[in-house]
Amino acid sequence: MAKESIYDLIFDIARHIPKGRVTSYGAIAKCIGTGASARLVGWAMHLAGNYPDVPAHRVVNSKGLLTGKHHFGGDRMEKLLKKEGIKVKNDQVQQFETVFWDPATLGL
DNA sequence: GTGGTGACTACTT
DNA sequence: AAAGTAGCCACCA
Repeated sequence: MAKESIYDLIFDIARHIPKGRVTSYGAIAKCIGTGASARLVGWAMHLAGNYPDVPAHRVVNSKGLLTGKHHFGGDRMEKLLKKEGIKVKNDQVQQFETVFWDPATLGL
């Protein structure tokens, strides 16, 4: 049985992000219940490095900006997003509202 | 047990 | 409108 820490929840949500879609830290934060601590989500993504199943590259900030791409290893995040079919320009997701995926879609 | 940090968000000036 | 500050929670040393 998993401890189901808040990170596990975040990872679980991130893992359920459909291909070609992205989500924001605040959306996940709210979904897990923290709501006010979007920072934890960002931190969780840091730990996500240990979780290859967690597409942290699909998680961006509220503006659709690839804030964490620097931690991914340069343009790796942008490249991955483009590979997924997401248009990224200047570290910003194009059609962000179109590719935006809400964790509530899971059927919360 | 305490202190510092972190890939954010929202409000205020 | 833009810029700055404050708030928040959990992990690591």
